[in-house]
Amino acid sequence: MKKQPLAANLDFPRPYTTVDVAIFSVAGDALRVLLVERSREDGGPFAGCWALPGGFIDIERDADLRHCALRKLREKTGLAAGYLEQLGSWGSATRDPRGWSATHAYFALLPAAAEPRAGANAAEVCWFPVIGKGVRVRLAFDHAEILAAALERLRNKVEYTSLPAFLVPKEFTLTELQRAYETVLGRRLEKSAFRTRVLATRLVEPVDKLRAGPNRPARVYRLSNPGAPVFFARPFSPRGK
Amino acid sequence: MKKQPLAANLDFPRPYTTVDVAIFSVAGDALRVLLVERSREDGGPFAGCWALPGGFIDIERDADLRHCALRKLREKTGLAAGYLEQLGSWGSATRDPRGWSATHAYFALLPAAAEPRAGANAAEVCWFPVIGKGVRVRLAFDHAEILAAALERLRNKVEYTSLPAFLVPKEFTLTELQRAYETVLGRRLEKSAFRTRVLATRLVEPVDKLRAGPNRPARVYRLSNPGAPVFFARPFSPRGK
DNA sequence: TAAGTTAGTTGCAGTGTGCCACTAAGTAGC
DNA sequence: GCTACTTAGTGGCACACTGCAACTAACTTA
Repeated sequence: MKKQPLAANLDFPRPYTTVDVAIFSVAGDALRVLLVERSREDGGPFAGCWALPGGFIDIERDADLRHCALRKLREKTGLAAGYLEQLGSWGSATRDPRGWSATHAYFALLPAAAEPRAGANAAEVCWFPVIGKGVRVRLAFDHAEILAAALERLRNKVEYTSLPAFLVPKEFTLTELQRAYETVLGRRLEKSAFRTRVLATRLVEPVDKLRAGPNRPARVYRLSNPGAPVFFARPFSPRGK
Repeated sequence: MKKQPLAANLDFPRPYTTVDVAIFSVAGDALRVLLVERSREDGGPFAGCWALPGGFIDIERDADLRHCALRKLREKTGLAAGYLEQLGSWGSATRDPRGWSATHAYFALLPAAAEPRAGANAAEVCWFPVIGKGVRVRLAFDHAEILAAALERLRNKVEYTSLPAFLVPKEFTLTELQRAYETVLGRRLEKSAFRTRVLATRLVEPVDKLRAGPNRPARVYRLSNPGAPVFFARPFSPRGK
């Protein structure tokens, strides 16, 4: 009988459990991710290394995993998430030198206009531009792998969902929305097909405003149903080509 | 300073950590999921209740989460998984009456021919037909929710991937493969479009055999690249209609 | 008034699906 | 051997949406 005596003894060793959040936003025409610098004083691993915001679950305060992720987000940015999705979990004996650990990873999208780091110890928090499958700095733990997975999921979903709508301000023009798509995807989209798709799905509705500028003003839109992403029938470019 | 002294003291309470696996296969033209009956003797919660196979991570034996899921699969079925994918994680203060717990959920697909429960305590293990978003029995913990999520993910992915190829034997006819798709989806597909799609993506390659029967024999195929699922350019029915 | 820039529309070809009809190849019954 | 039946597999056409490209619209600046 190798079975563990479940109720009789729950004191066998448990993994460390953390929650990490990859927080994205766009600035100019670059996608960027929020990173925190790990303390050099507390004696923890990867001191001074950049990492995804996150940390241990607080059993007293966090009702569930999602609340824990929202708390991490709030602590680092002082903002409510436009969008928060569970990404997956990473757990192994070796990812943390202190012992067997598992992290529950989330990714979040913030609107461009939002000014972050409002509520937190700002010196340790910084936006890094996303280049290819990650950032230029070395990340703590397996966070580079987690970030790469987040980017892959994000870029994949952008092909057939309205996720980039969470990266633009509440009111936006269709061109601005298209730019958000292109920033995430790293490639240009066809204006005509983009507009047809967006307008056909009732994703957005016009606001009675025009965005002035040095040329023809653009109609301003907002989300018809903020909070819920829309799924399109097909990806943008039929993957084959 | 509310910060936890990370390295100084790692002894703050940690959640229980488990791994659960939703194991699917097809029998006849029904989709079914493998469940285990929880012990009535060990004093654990939900005694006698049906549950997804799973349990605590064994820090000594499991190198990482995926290995732990593979171990659960092996212990319950005696079989190697045709396909194993991480589904997500569920964690909260209330899902387990013993305290804060988090589970890492996976889902697995087994080929139809495989005879399960070979290596395990068979009396406690049983296939249940999937009806709608779950099974007819009440499940332990939040496993009904996890199973519903697994079914949603599976049915969603079937629309644009070759996942059902992991539900048929190594060699199969195109009609058999199409039946597997239809069984998971719960609706009929167009023969012509199905064959065009499958043959256009080099998902399968013909074996030099014919499947005899009381009518015209069918050509036998196998996967060109077993192990890796194929992604199609579009879902089967453009979701709008 | 002309040039430049961005907003937004229109038309057309290509691609893959949904639908339906058709042919192909075997068995079973007479 | 012929016919009926069943399943395998193919071909044609309409529809929907994308990709591409050319066009018009509206505003600013020189």
